[in-house]
Amino acid sequence: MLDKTYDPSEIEPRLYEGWERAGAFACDPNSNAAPYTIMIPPPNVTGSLHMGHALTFTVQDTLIRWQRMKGRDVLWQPGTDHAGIATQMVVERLLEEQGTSRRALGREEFVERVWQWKAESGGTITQQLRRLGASLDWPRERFTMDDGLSVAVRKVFVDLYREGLIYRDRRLVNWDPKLQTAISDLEVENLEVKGSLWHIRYPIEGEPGRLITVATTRPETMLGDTAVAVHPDDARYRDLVGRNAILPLVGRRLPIVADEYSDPEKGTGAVKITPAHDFNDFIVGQRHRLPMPSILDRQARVVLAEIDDSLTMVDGVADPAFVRSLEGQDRNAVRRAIAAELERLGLLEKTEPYTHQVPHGDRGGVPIEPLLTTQWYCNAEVLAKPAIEAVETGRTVFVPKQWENTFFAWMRDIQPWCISRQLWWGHRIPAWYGPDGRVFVAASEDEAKAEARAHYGRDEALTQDEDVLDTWFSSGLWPFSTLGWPEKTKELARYYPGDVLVTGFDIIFFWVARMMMQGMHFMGDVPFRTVYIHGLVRDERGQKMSKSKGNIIDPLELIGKYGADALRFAICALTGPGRDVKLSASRVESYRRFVTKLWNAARFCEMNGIRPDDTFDPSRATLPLTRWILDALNRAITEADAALEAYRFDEYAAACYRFVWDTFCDWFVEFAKPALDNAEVKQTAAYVLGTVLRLMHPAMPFVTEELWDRFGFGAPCSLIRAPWPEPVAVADAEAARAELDWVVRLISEVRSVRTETHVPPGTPTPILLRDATAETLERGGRWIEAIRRLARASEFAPLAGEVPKGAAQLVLDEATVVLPLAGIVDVGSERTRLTRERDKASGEARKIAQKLDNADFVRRAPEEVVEENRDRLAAMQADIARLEAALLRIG
RNA sequence: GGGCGCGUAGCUCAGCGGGAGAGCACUGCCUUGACAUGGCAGGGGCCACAGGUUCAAUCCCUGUCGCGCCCACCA
Repeated sequence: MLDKTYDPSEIEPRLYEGWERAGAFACDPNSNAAPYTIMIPPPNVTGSLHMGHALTFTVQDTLIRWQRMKGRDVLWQPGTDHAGIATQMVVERLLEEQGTSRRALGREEFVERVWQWKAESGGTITQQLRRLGASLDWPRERFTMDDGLSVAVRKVFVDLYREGLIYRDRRLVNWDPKLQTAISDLEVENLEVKGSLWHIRYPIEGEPGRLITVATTRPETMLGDTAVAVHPDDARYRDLVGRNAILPLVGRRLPIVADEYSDPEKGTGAVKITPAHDFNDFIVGQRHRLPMPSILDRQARVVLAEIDDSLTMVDGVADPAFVRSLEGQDRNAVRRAIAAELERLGLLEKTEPYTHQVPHGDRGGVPIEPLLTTQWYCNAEVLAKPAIEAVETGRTVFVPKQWENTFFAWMRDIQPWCISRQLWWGHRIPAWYGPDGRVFVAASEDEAKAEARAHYGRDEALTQDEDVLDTWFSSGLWPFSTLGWPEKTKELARYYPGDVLVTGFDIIFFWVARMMMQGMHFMGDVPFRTVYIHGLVRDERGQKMSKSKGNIIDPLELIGKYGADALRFAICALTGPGRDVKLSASRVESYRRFVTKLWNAARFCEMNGIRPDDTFDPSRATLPLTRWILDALNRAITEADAALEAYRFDEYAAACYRFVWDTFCDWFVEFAKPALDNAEVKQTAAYVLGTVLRLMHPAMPFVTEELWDRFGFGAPCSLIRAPWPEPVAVADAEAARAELDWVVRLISEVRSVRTETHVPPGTPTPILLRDATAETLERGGRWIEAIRRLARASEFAPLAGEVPKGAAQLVLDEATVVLPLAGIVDVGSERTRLTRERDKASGEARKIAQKLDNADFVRRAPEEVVEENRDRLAAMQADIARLEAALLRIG
């Protein structure tokens, strides 16, 4: 006997273990079935399950379970990402607590510690994914720094280097002074900052008293100024072009150059040029062959080494001693000191409050500093071309399609990808340097040595590049590196390309684009045929979830409270195309009620001896009731399958919900109650239950499997691989639908009238039909038990004689249903009700009549639309006439 | 500055050329043997605004307003 309530906390872990132990999640490379592959977006090894994960993995697991039931040989490839910066930060924080540090340990020891940490704590998220019910093929779990994957990374690096697509370059990078590494453009986040705009006066050389004022938000970088730029057409400054300004504090001579970069509308129209500390200034500097002194070090502290020799004393303007006092100070302190000094010298014209966007590192959270460094770059422009083409030609499609534009926009204007990072945790760059600085790029140190020997003619000591690769460089290989590439494995041949990639739009650039580029380049084919992009999870007010806002909902908490099924179903139900998912605990709670409803429907079946029966053939059902429910089930199956096919998880959920709750529980079970002695009804109920369990399994794997097992629809833990439901042939479905539709309408209408005329709920009343056809009366006779129970009828019969005084009346098709309730029914309410019904119908009829009176409508609208309106008008008018008659009778 | 998305019931959203829908919330009634995590019934909407196309517009087009996001810029 099923318990009265369903308790997921005990059942879910047990079932998951059962599946996993049975190998139910495993793909079968030797299978004859068509493969279906989804590559998990590998979560950071530091991660713990958040709502975004819950969304993306619920969607993936739903697809995977659906396809598995459809008989495909599914591979859902699990794994985690080494997440260079994130992981290094976590372990560094840990070391700090232990009173030591990365630098104190040294590189080798530190990396060893990270591996240790990974062994101990890196499995958190994979355990949490199990609680969500994710049916990943765990024995195939990979980590982006596994040996095999590292081989792939090195091969890719070496190949691209040899093709000239990876190279070293000295240029400005986004430097994170907190993490002390370069980061890519994508890892930069613009934040609004309330700062100041300083207007600084630069004296003109050889013209005492004349000044040119520049406006800047970063006075501290002026130490590195090497020019002042004005627009060539700017009349205010035309005579100054070609002359020099004197850089305050430093005393350096700055050429005043004409450059279109300068915008006369902005600031003062004259802009200071600091090529080593600003991306635009860097370009201007290149154009005018300006020196590019760096005045900030890797921690954004002032260093004077590159400007020392240009420090000059200029009375009242420049003071090398002051500048030297800034050495080693942080950029923020220097900003204040410089502003104060300029103020003192009378060179600060004004300071305005100024709100502007400042680029910050998205990990470290501090403003990034453009720094001139040598880094490794990947020529993404070349790699992007085949990837763009693959999407243009539809070899990979995005769902929803509009995301293709986002993809194109970025890919068509892609910048060189800085792939080196100044970290210790990650794939170390396979490049070694000889004593003369010559670089040898090779898959291993031995190979590099061999190359060096060939080059130098003898053994030379080589030193490996200190940097590691951007994490996304290795995750970009995920779709094939996990399958054994560069080995030609059976899995690689079978499961590449994948069928669908599921992810959020926020990583289209980071990851999807890189997989497309690297997949096209190294596999010669797209990594996946479909990219399904889901929205972001937000709180119920539509706010992004964040720690600082304190609006984070923890999926594990929800699973603990409501069960994984409820959470998963809520996610499906809320996941519309191109929409963010606004989730609240109350939504999950309401779907927990749905789980309970299903559970109790099953409990009803169990209590009434409804059991699986393999001998039952639904296509041979004979009763209107069984044909009706089987037909409705057919439609639910068709809708659900089409919805999943179209990635409409919301529609899939809705189709399940409506069928189970509205059709099966609210009507079928009620109709079946008086007919439980009928074998066909019971067999049908069992069949429908079993089918519903299969239909809902992808979204609600646990409760469905539990019921499947308990009822013995199959062996324990077998629903996961049970066949996906298909519609069955139902004879005379149309007639069954018409009949049950009539019964439902009769019962609903009678209930409605009873409530509105204040008939006490417990009081049975006769249901008498006026003007009913013989067919209608027979039909009612067939359903007399249901009508008795559900419409509280004491009898169902044709009306003999006139409608009695004080009766309630309602119009149902050709018949007028009379409830003779003299003394019980509230006549006043009944008159009001009938009048309202009549007026509603008249209003509707008037609108239709107007339409039909319009000659243009009749002439130009499609015939069937005109016909439909004529029919509706006729039906409406008949109803009105019957309602009028009923009103007359009531007096 | 460029682009994308969204404004439909109190809330969250579906619908998308011919009769305004769902869930939750709300109101009233009902502890009937599956389920009160339930049942039955009910109220609630110039489908953001203004034009246009059309026989017909919540739906298509244009514009306006509002909200959100992405990219670029960021003196």
